[in-house]
Amino acid sequence: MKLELLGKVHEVAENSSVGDLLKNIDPENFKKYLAVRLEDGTLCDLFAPIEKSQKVEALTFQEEAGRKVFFHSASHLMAMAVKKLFPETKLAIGPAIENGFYYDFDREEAFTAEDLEKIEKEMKSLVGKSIRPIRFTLSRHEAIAQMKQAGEPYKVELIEDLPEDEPLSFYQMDDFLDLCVGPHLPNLSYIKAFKLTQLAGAYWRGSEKNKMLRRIYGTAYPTKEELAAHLDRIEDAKRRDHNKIGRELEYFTTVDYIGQGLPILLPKGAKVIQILERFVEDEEERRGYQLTKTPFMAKRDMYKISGHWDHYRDGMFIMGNADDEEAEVFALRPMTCPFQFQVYLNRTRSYRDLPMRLNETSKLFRNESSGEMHGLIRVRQFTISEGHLACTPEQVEGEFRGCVELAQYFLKLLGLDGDVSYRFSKWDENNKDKYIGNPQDWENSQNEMRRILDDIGIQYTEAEGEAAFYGPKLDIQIKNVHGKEDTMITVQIDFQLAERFGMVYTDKDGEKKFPIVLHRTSIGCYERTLALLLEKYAGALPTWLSPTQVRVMTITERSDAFAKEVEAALKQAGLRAECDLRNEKIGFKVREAQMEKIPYMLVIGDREAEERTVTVRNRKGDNVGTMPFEQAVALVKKANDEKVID
RNA sequence: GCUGAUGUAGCUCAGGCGGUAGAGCACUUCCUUGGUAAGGAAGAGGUCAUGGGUUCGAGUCCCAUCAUCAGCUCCA
Repeated sequence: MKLELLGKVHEVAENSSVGDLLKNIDPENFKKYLAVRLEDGTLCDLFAPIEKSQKVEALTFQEEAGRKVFFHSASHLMAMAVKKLFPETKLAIGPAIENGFYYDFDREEAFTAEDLEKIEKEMKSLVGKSIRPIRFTLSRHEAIAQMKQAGEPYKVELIEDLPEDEPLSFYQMDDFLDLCVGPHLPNLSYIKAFKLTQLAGAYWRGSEKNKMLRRIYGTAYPTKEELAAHLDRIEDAKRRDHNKIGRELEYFTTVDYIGQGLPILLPKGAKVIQILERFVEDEEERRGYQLTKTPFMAKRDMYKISGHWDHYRDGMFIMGNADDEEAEVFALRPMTCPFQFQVYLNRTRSYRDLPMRLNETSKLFRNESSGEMHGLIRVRQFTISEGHLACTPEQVEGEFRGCVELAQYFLKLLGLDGDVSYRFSKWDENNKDKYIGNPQDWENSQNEMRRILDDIGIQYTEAEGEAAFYGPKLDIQIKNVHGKEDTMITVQIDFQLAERFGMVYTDKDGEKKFPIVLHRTSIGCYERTLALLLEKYAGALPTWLSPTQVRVMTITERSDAFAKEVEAALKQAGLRAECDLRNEKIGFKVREAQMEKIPYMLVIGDREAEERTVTVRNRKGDNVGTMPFEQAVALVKKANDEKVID
């Protein structure tokens, strides 16, 4: 039998393993190899016998697949420790995730921080035992019997849901047995460094209808240094958390008696959002959008037409008794669509009116469940650049493309274009109640959208069950510092609501037709976008977005008058400037401005005041130079006008 | 909504086993200093998240509520 490995073909005995081969050809690096990828892409243990000649790949911690094996074994190691310390615990599942692993357990009592320490200690002692995971397979029947005997109801449930004919693989690690497809490390002693990072609850099989299990998250590395570096990276990310720096730098705050998800935007946060809103409205006007201003609420009658009453009621704030059919009941708007449609409906429309592009800087209200709020990223009242485009079928592709281009234009300006991914969000065929319209319409609109996406040529992933209730979406996704992904921008194709609202146009042929409606945001929700910007720039927003762009500071009172003059010149140029005339040491003033992430500092002493110059420093602390003050004003003005990412 | 943690001055945190609140930084005033981070003096700041309960007495113990954080679920 021949195995091709590391670029060479080796003659080996029948059924020998890659591990055996590596021991011969690369003995000094042998311990680096964790598992094997076969020619057909399947993974197996390092010492699994290979059945036929083929090209194989030995996976190390450097490859994602190798890391996953490492994390997965670490997860089992943790489960072993838990079972040793708390034998009554029932096992659910324990997969590898992006930067570590978790295992879900069912146990009456919650684990405590002290328990985690105990578990880590037990894991250490297990690592010392040099346990070699042993794989074997059982028939479905035997497997169920085995797991029933072991008292593992979740495992039994898992097996019952697996295909009938598949033999089930198990791993024996010391006295610990687990149902598992593998592969696993050749030896648990490879797991030299690990840390249990957090405790959490998680629903069995991800459904809130099921029991909540106890989840323990952890991470593991081959060396202590790599683990320490990883933990440092996490700490670093947390320092960028908008929820921390946004409060520290006074962009926003919350008040317990106002309520969850209702942040107060402080002057700095409000300023950034104002800059963005004005900019977006102006840019959209240039691109043929018409601004609307529509009500924040409507009677229930409207939501019945739009479908919100039946499909989105839980997400709305309702005023009045919703159960009383006679009463006048209002609800705050969770979306702008039905309101903006009224603009279209204001008079008869012809194909000549299309495409009609409407935009609105819109306040929306959504009654999110209490545990879902997060800083400025997930709130109950937010402001979104929302727009609706009514167009003919021929215009859909061009208009859709225009929406995507506009979104990409804003992303690039914000410097976030490299941080997003695209998701094609489809409906869930098995959960039709969540949506309006018939399957054929959904099929058509999804195919149309996929065709356009492929035409535009953007890379995207597909996601079932993520569509809006009225149509499929292109979602532009972004991750926060904790690695949690959220939708930033969305463009949707809607073949349904026009008909519901009786929106028609007279076509060239004199026929009445329903327009296709695109729902879109261009920059997303301003609060969320601000949060992402704060995280992206660790609070040091690009000059054009900084609430304060320049601070003029003096060394002695003798230069105060000139400083005020410079400040006035900056303001005259349309820049956001302020003076720091306090009687403080200049080093202290500079440092304070740096901590506030102010982009430019203009320092003025006797010499500068006499020469009518300023010494310019940027927020990194670099001395940009001493120059006539007009030149300094022009310098900042340039950074502002060119919207440079600095 | 669920699981868990947390809540003391603007911020970061101390406050054994219940006896009416403390530090550093920040803030205010004055003095001093004056070119790259905090020199001196004085002062002001707290219904200890809120509401109940136990107790002669609660920041401390118990219960409930609210908020904040992480995760799950859900979503822009």
